[in-house]
Amino acid sequence: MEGLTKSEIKRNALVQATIHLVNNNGFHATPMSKIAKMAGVSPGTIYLYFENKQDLINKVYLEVKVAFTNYAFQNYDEKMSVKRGFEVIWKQIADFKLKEVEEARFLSQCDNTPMIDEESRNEGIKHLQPLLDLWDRGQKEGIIKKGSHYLLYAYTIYPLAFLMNAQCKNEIKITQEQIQNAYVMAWDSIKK
Amino acid sequence: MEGLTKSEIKRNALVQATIHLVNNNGFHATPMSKIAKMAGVSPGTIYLYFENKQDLINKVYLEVKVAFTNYAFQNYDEKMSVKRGFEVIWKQIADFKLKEVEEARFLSQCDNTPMIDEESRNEGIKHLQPLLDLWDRGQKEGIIKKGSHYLLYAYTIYPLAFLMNAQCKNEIKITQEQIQNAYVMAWDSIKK
Amino acid sequence: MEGLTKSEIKRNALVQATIHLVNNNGFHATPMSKIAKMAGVSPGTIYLYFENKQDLINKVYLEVKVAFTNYAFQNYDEKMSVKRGFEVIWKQIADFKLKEVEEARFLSQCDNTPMIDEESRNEGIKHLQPLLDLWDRGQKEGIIKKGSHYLLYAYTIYPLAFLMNAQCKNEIKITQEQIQNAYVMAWDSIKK
Amino acid sequence: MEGLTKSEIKRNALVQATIHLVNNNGFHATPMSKIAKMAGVSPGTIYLYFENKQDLINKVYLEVKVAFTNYAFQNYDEKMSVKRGFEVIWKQIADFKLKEVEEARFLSQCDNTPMIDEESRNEGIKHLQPLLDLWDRGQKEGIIKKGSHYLLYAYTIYPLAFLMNAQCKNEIKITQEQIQNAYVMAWDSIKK
DNA sequence: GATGAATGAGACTTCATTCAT
DNA sequence: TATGAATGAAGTCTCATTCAT
Repeated sequence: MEGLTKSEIKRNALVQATIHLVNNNGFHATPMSKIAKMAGVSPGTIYLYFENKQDLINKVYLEVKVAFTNYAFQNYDEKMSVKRGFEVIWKQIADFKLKEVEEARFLSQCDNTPMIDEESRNEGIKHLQPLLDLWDRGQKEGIIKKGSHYLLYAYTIYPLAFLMNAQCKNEIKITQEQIQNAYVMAWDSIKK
Repeated sequence: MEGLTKSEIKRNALVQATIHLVNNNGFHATPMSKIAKMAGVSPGTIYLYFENKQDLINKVYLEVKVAFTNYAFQNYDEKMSVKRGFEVIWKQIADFKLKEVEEARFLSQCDNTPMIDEESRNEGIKHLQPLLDLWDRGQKEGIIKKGSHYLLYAYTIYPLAFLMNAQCKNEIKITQEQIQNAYVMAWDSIKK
Repeated sequence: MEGLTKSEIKRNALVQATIHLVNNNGFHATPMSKIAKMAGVSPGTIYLYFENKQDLINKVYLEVKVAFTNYAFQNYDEKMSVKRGFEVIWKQIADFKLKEVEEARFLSQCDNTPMIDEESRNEGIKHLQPLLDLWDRGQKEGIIKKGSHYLLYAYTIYPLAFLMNAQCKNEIKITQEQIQNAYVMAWDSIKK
Repeated sequence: MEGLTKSEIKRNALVQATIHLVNNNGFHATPMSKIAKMAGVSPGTIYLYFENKQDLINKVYLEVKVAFTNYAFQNYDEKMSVKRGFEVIWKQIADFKLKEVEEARFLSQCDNTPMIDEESRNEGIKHLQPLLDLWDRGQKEGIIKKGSHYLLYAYTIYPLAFLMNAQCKNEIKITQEQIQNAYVMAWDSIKK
């Protein structure tokens, strides 16, 4: 984190403030003035870094998405077996969602509401490609059930969003044991 | 549906307008004036039926939730076997989500954003009780995996929201065959 | 003026306030809030009567333009001789500019700056047609010099704007005698 | 033009940028930042040469006014006859307005809106003195009609602004023949 | 009950000006 | 001299809510 210019520090503060406030209040209930205040800058300063509110949200979304997929695929290798590869990716995604809660909740909200531009959303989807490729391979090998990527995603990755949200609301506490249970459920749902 | 008083007709129109507009624009991007216009009443009239915007949303949420659970449990009987009971409930939920798209999307948006009061949300959760009871029974009988209700919900019901949203965005078309596939995946994920 | 509804009274107040403030400060230095205050309404009320600031200016422009041309041509008859007709119109225009100073200054400012939409400006120009027709007749009869309508306008009507502005700044006081002098100059400049 | 210091070059660039932008957008719709960008300097730099925006406009106005009058009176000699002197000055003014369109439009806008300080405007008026003196002489000699300088100006010089503006908007194309026609009209309007 | 004109707080955004470098 | 990031007051406009009719 060292070596950041003042500009980078300010921009980071704006990004973090946006994530935090949108998580707690939603997009439209988060005024630019509050974002500025939380970031410790003047309202006008936001417009030095972002064109407008929509641009701010889009850019934050894409940056968080990149961080997310970088984390998700960090120790994954295409030469791994399908089962092993899936486990690695799934657990890293779970890890991200439980450790980087703010970022993960932000992505979840973006993906479940009409607050992101069509264009930015499409850009964000591309990043999952390695997982989709893995599933294709698994289906070819007869290890994974037939079905669209959407179906596989809905039953393996998407449930994590629900668990994460529940934990945020202090409705549950997710332990390592539960993670393991969830992983088994994810795998059971798609394995042949 | 006959025999509704004028008041009931107006209130219904307001509820439907709210659902439709919030679905397409989100809570904060839906002005009361637009709701009134779509319902064919004056803005002031809304306040005869609801205290304010938040109250309107909360009430609509609860009413849709009730309609949803009524539909979900309509042909369910506690004397059914766990597997059969689960299938009946799951398929009725899937049916609701694909047939009553507007209502289902509305619930999904409410459950994934901070637009509903804590209190109303808690109220809405209670309605699922028969399904939770069924799961308890299944776990006691050793048919269903151990794990919290949240976990079971995340892997059986929650994925439907994702599929429904994808269909709304015209990303996929959900056929009866895919419903059956999804059901199998849901059951596989929680069965022991 | 009797029989105006409350709405009409309010709208009139807004129009008058706009004219007065734009005259003294210019378009961009006249905030909507000041217009509202001078009209005795809340800022939001303006938007019940006009779409936005540009629409407000355009509409005021067109309305004043209509009042102006109505005044200009009120006692004019196409059967009058060219000389007589010109005198009638010219003097009525001069009369308007000296009596309805606020309106006249407003038109002058609109016609000399880029504050009015192309479209509204074109709409406003049409209203002078009877004068242009008169000039055409005069040229056919060999009474008026050859030359475009622009040239004739520049030397007969446009000078009045200068005199009016000078009077507004208290640089001169325009007497009936001076009006007569000005009329002679106008006629001399275009007569053959 | 050679031998300008860097400072003078920058200041000139600022003046030219101001003229161009104010012509096309008006005073209040021309941000200092745009002026700086067009002049190739930093916004802060403007404040090394001018006190503030109002001062910038005032100074530009006065400088353009001086250039204008220098041009207007360049070949004029007080010993010329009234008719000849008027022709020389008028045609030089017309020449300036058609050749130095940017400068001329800028003066026109300044003279027709409340964007220039009272004081600067008064300063600018003084420069026409030789023309006013010529008119006084013409009236004494009985060649020119009685009437205030304002009246004479309104009917000889002011019309040129209208023709120039119309040409800028591509409504007319001013030929040498039309200039001659306009000159005749100007002279006819004031000659006895 | 019903209306809808009116309100005014507050949202997003711009821009003249400053000041540390 | 020169920069340009930063400021924050002020502008346009929206919209939840009220109240006289």
